[in-house]
Amino acid sequence: MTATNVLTAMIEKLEMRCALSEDDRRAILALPHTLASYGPKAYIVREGDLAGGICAFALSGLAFRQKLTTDGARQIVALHLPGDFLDLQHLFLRVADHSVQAVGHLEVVQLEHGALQRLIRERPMVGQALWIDSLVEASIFREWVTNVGRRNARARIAHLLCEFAVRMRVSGLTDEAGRCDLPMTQEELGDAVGLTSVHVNRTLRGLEAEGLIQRDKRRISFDDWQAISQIADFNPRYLHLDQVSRGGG
Amino acid sequence: MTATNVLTAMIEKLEMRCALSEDDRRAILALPHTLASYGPKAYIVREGDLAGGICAFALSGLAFRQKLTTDGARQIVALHLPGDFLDLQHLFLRVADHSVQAVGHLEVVQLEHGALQRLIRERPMVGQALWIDSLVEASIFREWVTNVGRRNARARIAHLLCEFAVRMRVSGLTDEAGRCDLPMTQEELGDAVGLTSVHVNRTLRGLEAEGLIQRDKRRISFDDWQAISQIADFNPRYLHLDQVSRGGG
DNA sequence: ACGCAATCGAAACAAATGTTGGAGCAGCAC
DNA sequence: GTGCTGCTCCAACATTTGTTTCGATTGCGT
Repeated sequence: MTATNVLTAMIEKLEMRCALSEDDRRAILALPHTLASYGPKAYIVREGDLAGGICAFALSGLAFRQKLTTDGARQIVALHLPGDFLDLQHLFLRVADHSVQAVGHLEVVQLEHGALQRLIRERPMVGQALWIDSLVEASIFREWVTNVGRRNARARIAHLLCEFAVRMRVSGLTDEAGRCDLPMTQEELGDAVGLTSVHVNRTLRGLEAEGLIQRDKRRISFDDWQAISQIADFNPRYLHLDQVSRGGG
Repeated sequence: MTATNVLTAMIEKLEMRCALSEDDRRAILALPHTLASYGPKAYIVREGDLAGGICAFALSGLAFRQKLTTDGARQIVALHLPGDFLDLQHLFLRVADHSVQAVGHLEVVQLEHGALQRLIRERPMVGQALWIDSLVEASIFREWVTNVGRRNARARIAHLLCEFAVRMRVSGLTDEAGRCDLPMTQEELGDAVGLTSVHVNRTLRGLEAEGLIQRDKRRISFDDWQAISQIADFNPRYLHLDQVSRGGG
C-alpha cells in the first residue's frame, strides 16, 4: 500500500462523516505520517500513558479498546476495524483512561497529535469530521452500556455479531456472499459482552444448534440477518450511518 | 439567576476543559440564549428526534440519558448535574440515538445548534473545550460499560455513588460536610447499573447494614470515602479532572 | 512429524440476580 | 382528612450466569 492511498483511505472515512472541500483533502494528503504494524496482543495505547503522542488509523487487522478492574477482570469496550481511528478518544486528553490492543496482525498509519491538531485548526471541516467520528464512537459506547446492562446472553452476543457485520459491510470488507467472520476467542467475546467464556461457549453452542449461526474454528458467521438481528434487538440507528447526507454543519 | 451569570457558569465549565482567552469569553457571553425549565420526567431530547435544534446547559436539577430496548427495558447511560451540557453528544448528528430526561425539576439555558456551531468556527479554543467535554463524557460511557459488564451489584452501586459524589464535589455542590445525596428511586438506580429494583433494594439494605451508607427517604449518602471507593473499585482517572492544567492544545 | 500452549467443549455444582406478589408507608390532589 | 399513587421493603421461588475441573482439540514453533 503506497503512502498516497493510505491517506486516501482516511479521506474516505472522513467523507462519511461530513463533506470535505478539495482544499481539505489536499491538507490531509499533506499530513506527515508513518506506517507501522503490530503483532497479536500488542498495545497501541496503554491505560495510564500520558497521551499527547500519536494517533493511529487502522489499515488492516482488528483491534479493541479495553479497561481492567482492580481484581484483574477485563472489559472490552469497543472493536475497531480497518478504516477506524484508533485513539481519537485521547486526542485532547492528558492521560489514557483505557488501552487499545491489536487482536491479530494490525497495520496502521501513525499521525502525530500535534500535526492533527494543526490540521484541525487550519481546516475546520476536517476537524468537524473527526469530531463527528468521535461522537459516533460515543454513541456506540452508549449502545454497549445498554447491551451489557439490559440484554441476556443470547441477545448480547447476537448484538455484537450484528454490529460487527454491519460495520464490516459498510467498510466493504464482507466477502462476495455478504458474509463476514468474527475472529475472536470465546474469552474475548465474553470480555466484550460482560460474560464468562464458559457461558459464551454455552450460548454459542445454543445459537448454532438452532441454526442461527455457523462456526468454523474461531470464526463465527450467519446468513439469516432477519433472525439474528431480531434476537439481538439490533437497530443500526446508533451507528449513525446517515451522516454523509448531512453535508457540512 | 441573571442572563450574565448563566453564561458565566458555562464559561467556568469550559475553562475546566481548556484555557480560554478574553475574546473567547466575550464571544460566549454574546451567545443568543433562552432560559427554560422542565418538570420531573420531562424530555429534553427524545430518541429518534431529528437533532439539529437545541443544545441545553444545565443550571440546576438532575437529568439522565437513557436508551430503551424493544421489550421495554430501560438503560440509563449517564447522569447529568448542574454545569453539564445536556446534549453535546448530538451536536453534529442527524438523529438522536437516545433520550435525555429530567429527574426532578430542571433549569437550563438553551443554545441553538447553529449559534453554537458558529461559535465553534469562530473561536476554535471554545470548540476545543466543547470537544474535550464530549470526550470526557465518552470516557464516562466506557467506565459505565465496565461497571455494568464486570462488577457485581455491590460494586456497581457503590461505583455510581462514588462517581456522583466526586462530580458533585468538583462542581461545588456538596454540603458543608462534603456530603451529597443522590435523589433517585431504586428503580432508576437499577436502570443505571443494569439491575432490577428488587436487587438494588437488597444490595442497598446490605450496604446500610454494614454501615457503609446512610439512607433517608430517597436519598443516599456516605461518609467513609475510603471504604466505599474501595468496594466500588473506583479510580477517578476516567473523569479527567486534570484537564485544566493542560492549557490549549 | 512432534510436543507445548492455548482454546474449546462439556458437566456438576454454586452463587448471583431476576420474578412475582403483596404489605406498609409517604406524598399529593381534592 | 380521604383516597390515590408511587415507592420501599420483603419473602419465596425461578432462572441465569459463574466456578471449577478435566479431557479433547487446535494452533504453532521447531
